[in-house]
This record gives sequence, structure tokens and C-alpha cells, in this order.
Amino acid sequence: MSDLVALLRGAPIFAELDGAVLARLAARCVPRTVGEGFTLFRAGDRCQGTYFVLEGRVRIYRTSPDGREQTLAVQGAGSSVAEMPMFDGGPYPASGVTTAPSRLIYLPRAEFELAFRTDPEVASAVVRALGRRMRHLVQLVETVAFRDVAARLAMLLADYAERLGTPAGDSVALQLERTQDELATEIGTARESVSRAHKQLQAKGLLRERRGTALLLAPVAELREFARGDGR
Amino acid sequence: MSDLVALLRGAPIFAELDGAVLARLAARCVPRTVGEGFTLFRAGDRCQGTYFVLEGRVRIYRTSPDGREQTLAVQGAGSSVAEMPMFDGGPYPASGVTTAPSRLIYLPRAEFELAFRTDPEVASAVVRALGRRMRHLVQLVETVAFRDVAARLAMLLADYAERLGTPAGDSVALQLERTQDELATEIGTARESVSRAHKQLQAKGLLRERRGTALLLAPVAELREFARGDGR
DNA sequence: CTCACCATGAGACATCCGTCACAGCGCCAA
DNA sequence: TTGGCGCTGTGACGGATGTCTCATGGTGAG
Repeated sequence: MSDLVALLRGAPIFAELDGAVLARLAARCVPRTVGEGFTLFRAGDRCQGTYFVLEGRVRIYRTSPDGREQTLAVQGAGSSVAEMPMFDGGPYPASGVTTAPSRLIYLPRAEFELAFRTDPEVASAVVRALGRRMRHLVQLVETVAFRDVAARLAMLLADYAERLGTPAGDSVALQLERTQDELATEIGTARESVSRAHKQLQAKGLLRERRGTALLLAPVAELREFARGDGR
Repeated sequence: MSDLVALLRGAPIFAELDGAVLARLAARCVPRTVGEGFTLFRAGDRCQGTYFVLEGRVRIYRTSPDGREQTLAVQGAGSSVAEMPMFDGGPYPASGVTTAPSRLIYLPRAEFELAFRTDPEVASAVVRALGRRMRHLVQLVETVAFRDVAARLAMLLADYAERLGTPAGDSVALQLERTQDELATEIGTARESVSRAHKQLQAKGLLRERRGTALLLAPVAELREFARGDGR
């Protein structure tokens, strides 16, 4: 049980929470270990609770009537998932699925709300998380509405490079464990277009080398500048 | 001064706030009356405070490098605007401009945060508002990513009809005070495309009559079904 | 080894839609 | 009345991109 408290404390939102409150939460929440490809919730489901990702990866996405998918976010360890709809009682606006074997903590809605109401730290952490997510969505809207595929890909790679890349000379090395298909859903396009965009970025010297999932990229600033200038 | 308290109470977020708290807020906030086309804040600005719309209309939008605009939201009386970025200290992700003569209340960041922290009602109202906004953004992403222009327009009109329309026989009458240009920025397309989409909707019997800004629409359910089925 | 499977690259093609150009119309002021 | 201006409708055109199809290459199981 104190085991669970330690787990909870691992999530940024709960990091500095009072021990007693944490214990109470721990009593109510459910640890889950699931494999890759496990659907946590679907768009339209009534919102029952929130997940915290301790390990693994969760992809949040929308599906179109004809089966295409648009990824809205990919959350890794330390993030909460689906905390939003708890507060207006509505259904989930998107679906969530693990894209890697994952350890999660499930916190039922009532408990989360209680924590939110009683602890201002929790409340403000939640709002900060929502803010970040919102910012990301606004970015995504702009990207999908304005930029061509090459620019969107450059921006996506820049984001990854910033989070996961390591400098290598005047380039950035990135171990990107994504298929072109996955990248395609993240930028709202088709797999083939990602392939073509790859070629474009290589021609511009922004993508310098590819060997399997290992990429050698131009500095993040260059990628972003290209993305801002919208293709060309 | 008690005048201002009454104004604040007019905003849903503050409706059921304790009188004393409200008075304290009122002492710190600034009523503003501005004309049409007044820019309240720009994307990238440091976030200073939040606005409440008492009267008029505020459009939230992003601008692309080549000048195109994508409207993210249009807020009318009773809504708050720009409450989001207050909480993670970052810059505004979008710009805000009045699209009608408006009466606003400006609440500096510090005051708002205090109210958020001391009053759980405020906190939960803020989170509900963020949730709604988030939901709307997710919807917008899907729409821009998946649907063609006709479907997007149908969805937009359905939204307006739901909020502002009045039944008229087996149709819905809607007084829509928007130019095609404005509609175009709301669904992320060009004015000409809106004109063509109008014609498509008329051909399908979804848009039954247009006289100036007065529209006669098919029932909302039909519009939504068309939009869901993605054009055609 | 070989076959099946999957990720990727590439070409052909149709379609959507952004852009440019221009015409018609209503409205308002001079 | 006339001219200007803003909003709308329409046609032409080209570029971006989704889809279909197939080839290539790597990997793992039998």
C-alpha cells in the first residue's frame, strides 16, 4: 500500500501532496498493467476516471467516419490522461490506447474530484496540465489548418528532437521509435505523404541521415524555421 | 462600485460567489468599453489578465505567416476569454479581437489566481470552462483534419442554429450576422470556398433559403448527419 | 533456405481547394 | 444620379495530397 503511495508521488501532479491525502487517494486508486494496444477508453464513453502513466505510452486520437485517425497527443511516463472531461461530466472527446506495454494508475472520478476540491495544489496542478494541453491543441489546429505536410513533419520532428534527441556535432541524433504510419496519424496525413515529406526534408538538408528508426537531424532551430516558413 | 459587483455577478463564473469575495474582486477589476475591431491581446503576448464579456463579441484566432487566419472560438456575452494561460505563466497562444462593440471586464492575473485558490466554486467553474473549450478545440481539429469544406460549413451552421436558431415549420430560421469571410476563417478555408459550399448545401436542401444574413436551414439533426457523413 | 509479412519508396491519377480575375449587386454619400 | 465600396457568385487554373498499385528490402518463423 505504501508502495502505491510511492507510485502516486511519482506523478508530477501529486509530487508534493500531503502524505495523508496521498494515502487516502492510494486507498481508492487501482494500479493496472496492460500490454501494447490496449484501449483505455473510447470517444463518446462516459467519463469514469483518470489515468496516470507511470511507464509506457498512451496515444489519444480521434477517428473519422472513414477510418482515418488523427492523433491529438502522445503521453509518456509522468503524464495524466483523460483528466479533462471529469469536470464537465461529458463524454470523452477522443479515444486512448497504449502504444507500448504500460503501467498505469486508474483514479475514479469521485476521488479525483475530491482531491481537486480539497487540495489547492492539486487544483492548480490540474489547471496547469490543462493549460499545457490546450496550448498543444491550439498549436495542432494551426498546424493542420495552415501548414503543408513537409512543414508539419518538420515541426513534429523538432518536438521529438527537443525532448529525446542528443547533440551530435552540428546535428541532432534521434532514436525515433515510430513507423511512418504512426507519424502520419500524428500530423493528420497519409503514410505515403510522410514518405514524400521525408524526401523533401532530406533534399533540404534538414534530415541528414536515416538508418532504421535512427535519425540525424538538423538543429531544432533550423527545423522550426523551415516549419514556420511553411514548406518551400 | 456595487454597480461593478452587479456586473461581475452577471458572469456565470461569478454568479454564486460570496458577496465579500465579489466586492474584493470588484475593487481590482477594470470595466472597459471598446468598439468593434479592438485587439485585446496578441498571440505571444505575456499573459496579464482575463476578460469577461458582458456584451458584444470576441473572436480568438491564430494568424499564419502568410496572413491567413483560423478562428479558434467566438465568445459572446457571459463568457470569459483568455483565462487559460494564466495558470502556466506562458504567453497567449492566440490573439483576441472584438467583432462588435463590447463591454468587458478586465481582471488582473493576480486577482484571478487568488479567487481561484480561495474559492473552490471559482476553481471548478474555471475548470469547467476550460473543459468546454478543450472539447471545442478537439472538435475543431477533427473537423479541419477530416472533413471537406461543405461538411465543415454544415457543422458550423448546425452549431449556430442550435444556439441562436428558432424553429420555423420543419426548418430552422437563423439570423446569422457573419460575412462569408468570417465564416471562412471559422472553418479554416477561403471565402470563395464558403460561397461554393453554400451552393452545395442548397442543392442538398440543407440550406433552404438565404436573404441577406437570414437563413432558413434544415433541422440540426440533418445538418449534423450530413457533416458526419463527410460531404458527398 | 524460403516464404510470409511488414515497412518503405515510388508512380499514376483524381480531387479538393486556394488563388486570381472579374462581374453583379446593394448601399451610402456626395 | 453617380461613383465607390464591400459582399457575393463564378470560372479558370494549378498545386497539394489522398488513394491505388506495385516494387524493394529486411526480418522472423517454419
